[in-house]
Amino acid sequence: MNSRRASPPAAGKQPETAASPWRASRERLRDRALKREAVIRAAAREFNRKGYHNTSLDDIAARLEVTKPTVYYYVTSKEQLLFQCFVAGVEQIRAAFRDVRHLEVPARERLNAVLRHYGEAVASEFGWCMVRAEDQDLSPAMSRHIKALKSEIDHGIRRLIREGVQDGSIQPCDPKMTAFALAGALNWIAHWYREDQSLTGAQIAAAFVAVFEGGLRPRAGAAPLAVRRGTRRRARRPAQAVAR
Amino acid sequence: MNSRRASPPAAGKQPETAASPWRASRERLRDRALKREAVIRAAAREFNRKGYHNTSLDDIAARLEVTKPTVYYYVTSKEQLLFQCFVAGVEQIRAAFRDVRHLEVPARERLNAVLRHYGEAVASEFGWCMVRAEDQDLSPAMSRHIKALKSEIDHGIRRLIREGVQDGSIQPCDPKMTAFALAGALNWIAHWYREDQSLTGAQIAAAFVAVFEGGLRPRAGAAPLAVRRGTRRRARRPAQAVAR
DNA sequence: CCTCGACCATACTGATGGGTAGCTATCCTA
DNA sequence: TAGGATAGCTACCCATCAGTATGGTCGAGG
Repeated sequence: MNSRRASPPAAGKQPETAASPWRASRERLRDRALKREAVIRAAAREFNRKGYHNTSLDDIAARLEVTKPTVYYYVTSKEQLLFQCFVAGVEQIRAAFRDVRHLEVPARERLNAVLRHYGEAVASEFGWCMVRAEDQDLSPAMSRHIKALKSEIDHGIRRLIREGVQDGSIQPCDPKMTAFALAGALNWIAHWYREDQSLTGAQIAAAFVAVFEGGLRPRAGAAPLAVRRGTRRRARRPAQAVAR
Repeated sequence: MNSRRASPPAAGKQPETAASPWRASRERLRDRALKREAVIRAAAREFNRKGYHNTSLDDIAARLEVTKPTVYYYVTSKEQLLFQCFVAGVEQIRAAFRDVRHLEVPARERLNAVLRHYGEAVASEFGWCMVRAEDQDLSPAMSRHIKALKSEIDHGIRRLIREGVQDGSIQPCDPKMTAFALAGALNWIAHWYREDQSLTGAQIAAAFVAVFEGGLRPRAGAAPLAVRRGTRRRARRPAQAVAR
C-alpha cells in the first residue's frame, strides 16, 4: 500500500544536464563512490546557481531526485560538501603546476601555461566553489585547510614570477602584487562567467594572458593580435545616465 | 526603577574604531541621517568581517550598542542595508569617472586614474559590499538595480579602453576582455585586503596599474620601477609540499 | 524462506534569525 | 504642563533549514 517509488511516470522535468544515477539505474546501484561524486557535482551546480547560503540540502537532494537523508548518507555535512567542491576545483590547478614544472621553457611561458589552466578551472563547474569558498562559512579546521591550499597556489605563482624575472623572461616587478593581480583577474571569472558563456574558459584564459603579457602601453614594435581599424564613432556619451 | 540606559559604567570594551554616536552624544541626537549612516557603516564593517549571511542584524545592532528594532528604525530590511553599502562603494567609482571625464590627457592616463580610484574604493570599508553584493541575495528589483550600476562601470572602463586604442595610447586589444581582466584584478582586492593591510589601497592600486601598463614581457627599453638585483637564491622548491 | 545489511523515505527536532507589536522614555512645542 | 512626535527597548512570532530518529524496501546469501 505504500506508494513509494510510484513517482516516475509523474516526472515532468527532463534531466537537464547529467541524469542522476538513481532512478535511472535501479539495477547496479553498486558503486557508492560514483553516487557520492554525483552528489558533489550536484552541490557544485546548485552553489554556482544560487550561492552557498541560498542553497538548502533539500535543493540539492531534489536536483538528484532523492531526499535529504540520502544526501547525508554520502556526505556528513553541508560544510563538507562545499569543501569537496573546493578541493575538486583546486586540484585542477595543482595539476597544472605539476604538468609545467619540468618544461624546458622560460618561466614566463610556464607561468602562462599555468594561468591558462587556472582560468579554465575557474570557468569549470567547480570554479565558483573554489573561488568563493569563504573561510567564514567553514569550521576553523577546514578554513585552515583551504587557506593552506590557496596559499600554496599563490606562492606557486609568485615563484614562477621570480624565476621569470631571474631568467629575463619577465619584466622586473613585485612578485607578490603581480601574483595578486593575475590571480584576481582570473578568479573573478567565476563571478561573471555564469551569465556570459559566449566564450569557453580556455578562450577567456588565453585572452587574459595576452593582456597580462603585453600590457596596455603600446610596444615599440607593431600592434599584435588585434584589428587595426576601429575609428568608427567618436565615443558618444549619453549625458551621464544614472543607469535606470 | 527602570534600569534602562544604566549600562555605561559596565561597558568593558573600548569603542574600537569609531564610537557609536548613541550614548556618546545624548544631547543633539538630532540628525537622523547621521545615525542612519552610522548604521550603514556598521553593517559594512560586519559584512566585511563575517560575510553577509553570517552577520545577523543583532550583530550589527550590538556593534552599535543598540538593539535590533533600533536598526529597523533606520532601515527597512537587511537587504536594503546591503544595497546601501553597495551604493556607497560604487559611488566612489562613479565619482572617479566624473573627475576624469574632462581631463585633457591620453585615454590611457584617464583609465589609470580611474583604476587607481577603483582600487582605493575596493580597499575601502565598503569594498567588500560593493564587490560581493550577490544578485542571488537580493530581490529581483534590487538585483536589477545593482546589475545596472555594475554594468555602467564596466562600460565606462570599456569606453576608456576603446578611446585609448583610438588615440594610440593603448595597445590594440579586445575592450571587453581587457575590462574584465582589469576590473577583476581590482575587485579581488576585497578578498584579501582584509587580511593583509601592509599596504594602503592607493599603493595596491598603483602597483596593479603598473603591472597592467607594462605587462609581463620585458620591454625593449630599460627595466622600469623595480630593483635590478635579485639573483640571490635559485628558487628552492620544497619537494612538492602538499601544504599541510 | 528468512535474515542481514545497504540504501533511502517520512517525519521530526532544535536553533537561528528576520521582522514586528506594543510599550516607554525623552524632547519639542503650544 | 499637556500632548504629540521622536526614538528606543522588551518580548514575541514564525519561516527556514541543518541535521536526525526511525522504520520500510530490496537484493544477496544462507
